[in-house]
Amino acid sequence: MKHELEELLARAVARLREQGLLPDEGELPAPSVEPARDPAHGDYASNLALVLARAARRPPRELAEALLTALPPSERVERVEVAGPGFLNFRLAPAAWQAVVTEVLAQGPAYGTSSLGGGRPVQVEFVSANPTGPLHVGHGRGAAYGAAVASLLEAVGYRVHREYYVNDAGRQVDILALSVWLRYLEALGEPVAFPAGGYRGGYVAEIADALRRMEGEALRRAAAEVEEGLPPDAPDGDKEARLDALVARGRALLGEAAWRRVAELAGERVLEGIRRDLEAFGVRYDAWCSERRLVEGGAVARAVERLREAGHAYERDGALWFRASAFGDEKDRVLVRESGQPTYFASDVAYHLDKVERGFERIIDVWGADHHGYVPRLRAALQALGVDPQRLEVRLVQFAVLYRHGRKVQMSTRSGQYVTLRELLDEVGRDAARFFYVMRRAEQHLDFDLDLAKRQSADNPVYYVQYAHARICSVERQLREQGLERDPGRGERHLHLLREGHEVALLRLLARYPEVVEAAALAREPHQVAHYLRELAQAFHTYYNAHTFLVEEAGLRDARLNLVFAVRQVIRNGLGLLGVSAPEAM
RNA sequence: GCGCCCGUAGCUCAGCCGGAUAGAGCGUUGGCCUCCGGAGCCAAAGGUCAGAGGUUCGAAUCCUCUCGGGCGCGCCA
Repeated sequence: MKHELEELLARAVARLREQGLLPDEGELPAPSVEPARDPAHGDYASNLALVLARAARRPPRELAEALLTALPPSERVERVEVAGPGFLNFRLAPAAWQAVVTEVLAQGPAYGTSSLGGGRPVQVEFVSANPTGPLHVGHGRGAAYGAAVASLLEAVGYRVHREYYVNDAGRQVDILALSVWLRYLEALGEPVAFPAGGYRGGYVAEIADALRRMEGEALRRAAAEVEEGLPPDAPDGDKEARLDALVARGRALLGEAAWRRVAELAGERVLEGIRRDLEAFGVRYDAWCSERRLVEGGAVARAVERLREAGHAYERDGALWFRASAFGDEKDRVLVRESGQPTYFASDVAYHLDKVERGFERIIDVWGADHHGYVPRLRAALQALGVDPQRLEVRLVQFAVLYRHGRKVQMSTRSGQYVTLRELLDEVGRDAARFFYVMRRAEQHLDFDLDLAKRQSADNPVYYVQYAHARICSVERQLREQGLERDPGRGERHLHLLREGHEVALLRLLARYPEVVEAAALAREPHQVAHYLRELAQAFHTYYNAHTFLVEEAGLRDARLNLVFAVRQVIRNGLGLLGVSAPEAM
């Protein structure tokens, strides 16, 4: 609807240009039409005349009149008028609104989708948490947001590839392996003081049990032997140095092969848990990309080499640096450490280069907001490699703070004191979690009220929307119980009877849905869909309370049923985009 | 110290590529069930859009500064 009006305006502009009322050369702003906020302003309004006033060097109102005259007639538009400082207000013919019901029912699940993206490939990488422990509620937000953005892009016609980057190379994995091995030794009666920087979660001990079942006592070493001559742990010493020394000692005592077995077991177990949690959360991926594969396959070395060949890398203090400061970053960054080990940054450059080479025109990364300082260096690297840095789009997601009984739930990753995504799912359920996570703009801090998420009442927006859906299903059941026959064709022929204020409000909302999906997809803002659904549900509940659908008169009854079934379809489609179910009964 | 994000009703937030009287939910107060599910509906009260300048015909929206909150400034990931 919106686009049709914009098309009419574009033709009016073209005509005015022919008449010399508008400058013939140069780009003019594209006409834009918005749903009118105030019903007194009609159904849609355009500020085109105000926007063009300067270029045309004419008063906005005069220009608006000219546009009005030049506007081609349309049977869907009942009236257009100039108002206020120069707005064009459109009032649509009632039939234009009523037709949306038939459109929704005909398109079904496809209503709201479009081909805007033209099948262009887009990659969305999200969550990508280190496989060193279970996902927590912070990752949950990234998961819900990333999945919703991916669905939205798919809905508007992009070919979307969902990917999880697994940081399985690097020091963190060794620390996990170490933590598991120490728990294993402990269980065998060789207690080594657990390092301050080790992973303490219960899952570590579980993996240690598995290790014992697989390896028996083969990896047992005397505690004294493990600790002998190591630097002190925090608070007296440096906990990082202690960790590195423990890892080195473990490697030496077990041998590289055995150490790798421990590390792989631990990494796989944790990743398996992450996969299961995401699955339960309704989040699916097309690919899981392993950092270790990039390193071992030489992709990282190649990326580093390309930077060096392009003259953007140099050696200093025994390390290899990338000249990031030449590409807008605040300082240069290390690619290869003094030790010869590539940094995380180096593999990330390789990974993003790989994304580009795989042909993704647009690369969307969803990161925790604490990584924001990392964006400029990655962009810098892409630019240095001759890739347009605009192709990389980083979406930052702020943390979620849980509230229980009105109090903040304290969390700290370090001590392992955090609420896992799994626990959240067990407590509030998948639907409430998914919806709550995307209710707010991603870059806004989220206060997650656990009590509200569990509440089964109108205060809870998830239930409120789902209830509207279930209620419509209930109407359908009621229809059968009353022995009434529904005839959709008869409903379609009687859509002109839908003239009540509540009905018109619903029609307008239904017509707006595709615009909401499009706007939400382009802005990467699933919260727009959540807000829209609440609005739609409210309009439905209001209608439900004000009018009976199952009336005697068959024509009106079927028209109303067509309307509410269209509402049901849109609720289902919208909830689907957010990963929330649409129950038939509650 | 530098950089990024944020500050809108008692609370949680929309609105932010400038546009017509600043919206919603919760909470508060008062109403609505012989009627398709009351997990619902209706109504009222509630605002110096953090503050100060600037740009503009027009600023919650753009720019500058100040104040307040969060995050980041590793050869960690």
